[in-house]
Amino acid sequence: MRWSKYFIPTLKETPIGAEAVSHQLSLRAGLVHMLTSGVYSYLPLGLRVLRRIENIIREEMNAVGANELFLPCLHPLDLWKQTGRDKVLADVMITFLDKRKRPMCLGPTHEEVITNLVKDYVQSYRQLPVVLYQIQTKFRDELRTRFGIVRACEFIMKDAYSFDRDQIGLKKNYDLMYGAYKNVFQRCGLETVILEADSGAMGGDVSHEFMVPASIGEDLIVSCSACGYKEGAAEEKAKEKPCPKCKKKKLASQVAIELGHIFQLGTKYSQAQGALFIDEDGKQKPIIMGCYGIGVSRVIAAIIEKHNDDKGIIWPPQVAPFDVEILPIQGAEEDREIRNLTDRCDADLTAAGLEVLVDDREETAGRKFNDADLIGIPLRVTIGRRNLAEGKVEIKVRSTNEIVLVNKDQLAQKVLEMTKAACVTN
RNA sequence: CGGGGCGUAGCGCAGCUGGCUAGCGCGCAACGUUCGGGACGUUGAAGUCGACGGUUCGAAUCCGUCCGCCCCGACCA
Repeated sequence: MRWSKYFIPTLKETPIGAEAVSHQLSLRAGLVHMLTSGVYSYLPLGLRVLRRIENIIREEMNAVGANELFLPCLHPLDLWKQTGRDKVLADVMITFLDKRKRPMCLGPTHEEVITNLVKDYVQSYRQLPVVLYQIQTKFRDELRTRFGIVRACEFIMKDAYSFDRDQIGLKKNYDLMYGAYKNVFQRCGLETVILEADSGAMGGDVSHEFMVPASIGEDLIVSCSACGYKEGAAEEKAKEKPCPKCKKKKLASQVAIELGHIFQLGTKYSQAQGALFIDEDGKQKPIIMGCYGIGVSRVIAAIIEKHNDDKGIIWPPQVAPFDVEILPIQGAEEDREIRNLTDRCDADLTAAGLEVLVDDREETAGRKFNDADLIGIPLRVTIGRRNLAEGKVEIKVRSTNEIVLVNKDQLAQKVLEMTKAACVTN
């Protein structure tokens, strides 16, 4: 991909109003654009990151037997009345009357819709278990948005739902999801703290939150340095208390971003909506459900929050919008060698399956270097006269600042090696 | 929804105790010189000063109302 033909509107200065690092960098690196508070467009670079994260999620979901589908955003409010959640979620639901005067809403979540769907198709225990998921836009009319895409009114979520005939089946699927979630966040370059949590408006008994401690966040984790005890605190005061487990030390607190939440729902929705099946014993029973969410757009913010320096973003290789950026430096003279080498390297790496960005803009070297640091592609190949005079090309690792000089004939091969090594390490 | 901050060109800002043609930096366009860490010169384009109302001979500037954005809190799968 040629930068000159791609839409990467980087900003030199930090836009007013952006205080969180991830918010600043997502705007400056040309990942997202704000339409209004809590409503963001994803620009080409941001969309690439989003797609890579989505694909990691898809791989992990598919690996535990979940099937992808796609549910509507537009819901009749009557459906929500069946569970009473039209009232429970009234504060965040965007509701309106359509042209036929029917009360409608934009889906803030999809338990009702998926239960309605499964109810129509599943009648027998022989059809269970079923695990379905989607990656889709959710709408929540947040009174207070926060930190750019961390808390938005329109955001992208992966939501999965499991349907089982009994508690044992639910537990099994829940554990599978738990493991899949660990993999997803690990592959995204994030270290998560997993906590048992309240089920809140979702209902159900058991639930776990996947949190990433960061310098911003809406949740508070308190932990004990003596015994490792951790919990999510509902209030600031919790940290002043001694550890409830070992009683030795006071708890230390840390804000965190909640990226995932999984729930054992039980029969709350199936009961209310009549999603029943005939079990082996001939009796009619409500399907046992679980639900599993990941704030996909929020994952982007968390990754930036954890992977940056004063110059910009440092993408973990697995989620980077491109694998390598080639940066040819324009010489005063028309330099055919630089151009040819750039084209060849681009072609070879693309053929080998890498996503390659070539900064072919007619800009000074300094500007290209700064933009490269800002958008944070893992590897940067600089092709310029200085090193080329000795037949060498420079490869720089964004995360470590390590610089490798290679023979120009071994360039593509070396980049491939380094890319592979980086992905294995992470 | 309570508290605080902000709103002037695409971006970042100055001007604001009322006064002349609204300015600076970046960016943008053209030409020339540059070219390994945000180069330089010359010329140029770009503004409902967030909106509406009021005070006044005169409002970006003072007063009122509203709108928008950000932060803290409350709230929140």
